[in-house]
Amino acid sequence: MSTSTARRGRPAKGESRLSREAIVQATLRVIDAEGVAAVSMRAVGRVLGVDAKSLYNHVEGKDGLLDAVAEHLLGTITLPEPTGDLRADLRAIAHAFRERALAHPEAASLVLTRQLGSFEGLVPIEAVLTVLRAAGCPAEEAVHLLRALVATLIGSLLREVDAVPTYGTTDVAGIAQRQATLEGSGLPSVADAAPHLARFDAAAEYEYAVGLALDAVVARLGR
Amino acid sequence: MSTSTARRGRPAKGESRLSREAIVQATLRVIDAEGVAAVSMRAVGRVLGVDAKSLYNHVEGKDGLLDAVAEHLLGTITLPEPTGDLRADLRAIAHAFRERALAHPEAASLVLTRQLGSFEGLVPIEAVLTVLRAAGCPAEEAVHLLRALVATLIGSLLREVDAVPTYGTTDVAGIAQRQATLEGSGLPSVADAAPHLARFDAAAEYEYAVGLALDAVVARLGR
DNA sequence: ACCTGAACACCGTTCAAGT
DNA sequence: ACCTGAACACCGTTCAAGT
Repeated sequence: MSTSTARRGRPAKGESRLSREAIVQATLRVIDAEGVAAVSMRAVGRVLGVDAKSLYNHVEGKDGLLDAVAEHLLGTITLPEPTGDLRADLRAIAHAFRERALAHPEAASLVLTRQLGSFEGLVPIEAVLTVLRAAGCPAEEAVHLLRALVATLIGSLLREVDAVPTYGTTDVAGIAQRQATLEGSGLPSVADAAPHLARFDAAAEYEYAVGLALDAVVARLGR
Repeated sequence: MSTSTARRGRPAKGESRLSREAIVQATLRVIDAEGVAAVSMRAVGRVLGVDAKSLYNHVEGKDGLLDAVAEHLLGTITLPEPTGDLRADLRAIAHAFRERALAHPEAASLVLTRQLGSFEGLVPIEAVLTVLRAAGCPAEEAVHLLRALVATLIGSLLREVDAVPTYGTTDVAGIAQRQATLEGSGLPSVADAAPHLARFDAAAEYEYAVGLALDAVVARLGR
């Protein structure tokens, strides 16, 4: 009883169970269960049965860990085959992106927010550029259109991600209460539009924003 | 020397120097000097010469504090008078929003990212809706257009805010290096557009995205 | 009404020492 | 090559006790 079972150095038998991939998976488990805010080196280590400091052998600190999670998620996006129809192809990419971002809702802000310098971040960009170039768009304009499009997608999804938890689409009582607040705001146009502002159907709103942006792209490419 | 000068309870003379407003200002000073990541209750207390725990009398924890900062910034936006020209009026609002978001660059992510339930968050919304309604847009569609527009602005500014620190517009060596990386990515469209992807002029990109979105709005409102 | 001492249960990270 | 003990310098927050 007096001899401690605590060990020092690496485990005597078996290969080490730690790897970058395993660490990313463990982090995703923490995120899914308790949210990004609950991620800590200690919490991830706990999931793996390992000391927090061991993670530093595979990952560049907590920040590098969160980048790795975002890269993993974005890197596993399933992109559609282009059909040659500009509008349909861009829409399909937009939907694939939303699917990936929302696959782990608590991790979405990571995917949407982290500036990824890595290869994974370039994959969706390649897809959009390829479609635009195939439609005859010059490279320079394609880059501007790409950036405008991505901004709209990210802005939409970011709102969705932290609007939906509070804002249940079909929460009748919540809608009525928000509507009343908006009507009492003293802002005439807000009060006027209160019934519509009080509702939020995330999927429909995404569809609308994408459709609007694609209208503009199609128009600018001279149809 | 053996008697401590530490006090307990509130200061014996003068009114308390603590207030919600003073706390927000102090937080903004921390943010401007060292970034949002450096905000802590203790750091803000230090600026005010007060114990961190005193802040809890005026603010709902750290989260409430950051909300208060975002509200303060957005609440002091200067909105342009509408002229009756739909396109020009929406553009002017978009620029006022960018100015506010970038006034404290290190705090921008707060303004762009925090879901504000308060009155301050409604003020720019009122402005956009008023312009759209004046142009004859029905309330329901105005809300959809508003949301699509705001998504584009937020997505654009969010990228700008964390792209610009690394990405100096005129950093010739940096541009060349990024271009080389993109060309070596193995992604043909990315490689092809590398000279344009390697550059980023934030103001011009914002202008482009806003222009594209406004084209779509004008088209949808039937000119 | 407002501020603080004491206290609790956490953090990220470094580095030398182990195997 | 990889893991950990010891250690450092931090966190947010509660609550009772002071004035």
